[in-house]
Amino acid sequence: MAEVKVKVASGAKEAAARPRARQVKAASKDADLVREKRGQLVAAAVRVFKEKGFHDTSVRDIGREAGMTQGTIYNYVGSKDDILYLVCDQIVSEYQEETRKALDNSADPRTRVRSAVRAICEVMVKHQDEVLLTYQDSHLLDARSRRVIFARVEEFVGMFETILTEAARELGRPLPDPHFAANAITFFPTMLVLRRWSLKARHRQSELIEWLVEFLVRGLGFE
Amino acid sequence: MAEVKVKVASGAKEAAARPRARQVKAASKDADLVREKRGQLVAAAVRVFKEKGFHDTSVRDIGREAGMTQGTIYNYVGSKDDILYLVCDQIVSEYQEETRKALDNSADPRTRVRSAVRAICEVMVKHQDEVLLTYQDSHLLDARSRRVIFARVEEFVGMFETILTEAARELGRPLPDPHFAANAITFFPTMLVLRRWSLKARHRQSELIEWLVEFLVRGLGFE
Amino acid sequence: MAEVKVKVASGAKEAAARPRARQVKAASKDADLVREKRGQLVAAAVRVFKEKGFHDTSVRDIGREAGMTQGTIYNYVGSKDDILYLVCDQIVSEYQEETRKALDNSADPRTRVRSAVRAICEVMVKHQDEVLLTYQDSHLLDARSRRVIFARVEEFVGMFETILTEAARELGRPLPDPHFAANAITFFPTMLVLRRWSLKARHRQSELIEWLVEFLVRGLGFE
Amino acid sequence: MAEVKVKVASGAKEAAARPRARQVKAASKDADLVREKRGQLVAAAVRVFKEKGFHDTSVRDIGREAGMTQGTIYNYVGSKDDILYLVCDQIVSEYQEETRKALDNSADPRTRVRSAVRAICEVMVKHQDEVLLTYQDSHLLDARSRRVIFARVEEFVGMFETILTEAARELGRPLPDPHFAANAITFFPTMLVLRRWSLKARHRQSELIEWLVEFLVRGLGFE
DNA sequence: GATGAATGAGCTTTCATTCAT
DNA sequence: GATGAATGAAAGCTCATTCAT
Repeated sequence: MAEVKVKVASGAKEAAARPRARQVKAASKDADLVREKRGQLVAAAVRVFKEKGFHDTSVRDIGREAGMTQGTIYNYVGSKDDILYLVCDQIVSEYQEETRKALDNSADPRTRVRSAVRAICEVMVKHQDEVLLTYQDSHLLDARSRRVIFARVEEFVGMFETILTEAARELGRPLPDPHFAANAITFFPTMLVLRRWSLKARHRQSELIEWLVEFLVRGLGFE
Repeated sequence: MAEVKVKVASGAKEAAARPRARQVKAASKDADLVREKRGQLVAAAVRVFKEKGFHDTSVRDIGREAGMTQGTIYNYVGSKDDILYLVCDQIVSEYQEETRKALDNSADPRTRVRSAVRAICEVMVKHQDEVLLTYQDSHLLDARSRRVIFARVEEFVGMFETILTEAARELGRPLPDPHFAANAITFFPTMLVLRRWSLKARHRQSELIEWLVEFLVRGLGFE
Repeated sequence: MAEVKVKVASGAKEAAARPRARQVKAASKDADLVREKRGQLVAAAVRVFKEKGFHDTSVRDIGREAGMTQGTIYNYVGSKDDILYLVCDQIVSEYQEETRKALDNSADPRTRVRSAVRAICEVMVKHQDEVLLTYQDSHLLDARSRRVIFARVEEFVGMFETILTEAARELGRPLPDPHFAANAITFFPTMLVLRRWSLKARHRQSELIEWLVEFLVRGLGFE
Repeated sequence: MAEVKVKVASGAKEAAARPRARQVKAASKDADLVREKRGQLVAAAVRVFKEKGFHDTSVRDIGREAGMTQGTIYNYVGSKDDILYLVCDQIVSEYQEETRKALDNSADPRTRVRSAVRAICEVMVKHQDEVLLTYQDSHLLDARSRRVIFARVEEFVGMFETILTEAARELGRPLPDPHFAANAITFFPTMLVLRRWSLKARHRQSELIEWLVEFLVRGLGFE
């Protein structure tokens, strides 16, 4: 079987520097076609995984949703696990890309931080099902894939570490531990997803986000 | 086959008031025996689930770890899914029970809150594998079971809501949204588990907890 | 899955000395049952392999012939390859055992050799389908299994080497290469099987065997 | 789809007389092209079959080795089984052709027979992998193809029957069964291949062949 | 009540073959 | 004539569950 390894498209320039981006096998050599079909595949997989989870979804299910037979799927992907990897990769990429775009580098450091946190929250809410999916299924990735995905998130955290450090400097309120702080502000908003069964019943989304933003700003000591 | 429904043992008195506590089928009529065997079963299941996850663990695996054969297991439990339910139930119960015990109702409200948050963090760290397990596998529960487990957590959150409201009153700094605040302080510490791949590399556990405590206290505006 | 390795029963005492007799996985712990079921399995497999060959026989086919479902088969065997190994092992064992029993250690060395060759031929003819099967499918064994089977045949050849050497000594006609000679007399009779499409049309079995015996005796220079 | 049946090229004139030479379907109408492409195909297939066997070789594998895509292959051949037939056909043809050429029709009947046997052995050794391939995979042919191949071998045996009969007459030592004898001398040398795992370890090739030649000559009673 | 053999549905994956381009 | 994407049947294997002993 002729095989070709196609690097997974990734939205960031730093991708090149990332450890070893996992390769996914494709039987087809037409890179454009591979990209296209994988796109359909991943989109379909996200839909069914959201509903049934990775393990309770069969390759046939994915195929049905994507309008491909299983045989076809295996032209573009080496295994079911590859699909999960592509799904996680895409979700993380999209989430991060969108967050990046929503950042507001206006002058005031307080405003900058607030807007950054708000951006995270809003993208989180918008993609809540996908985020939930990664929290529920990413541990099913093989060790290598998981490391790649985590490395990607780590980069994302690093970006916020820079933002916070800069703001802290400008405000004259040095952060004792910027890495921890960056983890805090990128992680905390997942509460909107992982606790939505508790929060949804009692709060409106917009309020939640404002509350969260203020909570984090205070937590950082930037108020 | 004579069957009997045995209420799942739960550490709290309020259990009776919980919506509809899920029943788990047992073929055996001896309630004590059922309790004992389920205890062994759950303990064994936790161990193997932590290592391999629910889906990659077979009923045989659980049986081997518990010293029971498959047939025996089905005397005390109706299905593999039941075991997952019992496991989640026990983990949540133990976690909550232990946290409750660690609360310090000393006079000073600030100290009280700090100690409460620290208690959560410490139990979280102590049971990190079990907590991770619930975050990874609880979505595999059927809707009913999930609701029961969530209701249990909601109770727990409610307890902290009370603590926070009381402290806020004493401090004269009213919380705009105690339910949200209670979710915040009970959820945030999960970062120690769900981001441990990022945090472990760079921070010592004790520092992390102190940082977290102060972050939350500031976030609450109790500082 | 609880597993037990059961040594494949082998007819010869020397088995213990054989390199590393291949182990075959069994999920069942009851050694007697394993033996019994494997017996049925192998018998059924021989029948279908003879007809369709290893590759064109599915595990389901074997199961149907053996009166077991595939699930059951995998209680007694680790893989389809294991079945092939067991089949080859049994065929070789039976063939050799039967040949051994047919040996006539009478006084006259010429008669002894003749009877040995005749024994080989007769058992060969009796088990021609099975012998054919090993010649057609044994190359599908994994390297390890093949080595074990070959080692078994080598032993068999060795036995004849001894017989021939002894006879040669008694006759005062030393064999230049007893190992080669032993290979010759154990291999040549396979012609009855591997060329049966040519021989059957024109010759009667009994004549063939006599011809073969005399051919070999002359070839050895024992005439 | 226009189809044309192309007779398989065969090296011997007698081919026309052979029962019913199997036809192999070709989508292409250009007989020369078909011959050429099939040549490439067969050569490639022999190489991969030798290594992995028929069943473990996919049509893609053959195509890759032959520098053709799957689609192209099916322009020149009707099925994967056809390829096996062509492969067996070619191997047998080449083997026989080469042996024929090596025959030495010198005057002395003993020398003639010796040289004939030696020729068989030498070609056998030279083509051992191909010969092994036919012994391992020819049973995968459909009945018709197998019959055709066997008929071809029967012709070959017939040729040696003539040689032996003639020699026997000249020597004044009539052979009781020339057909059997011809089978014996054409089959016995396969020992060099089918027992090579036993012989290679202990003997040098040239010695083996000499031993074999003498063994057969004695067996025939021509010594 | 305990056992573990039996079941069979269901899984992922491969691959010979077809056919639109 | 060449391509290779698509197909879908069929394979080996696993495992939750049942039930006779």
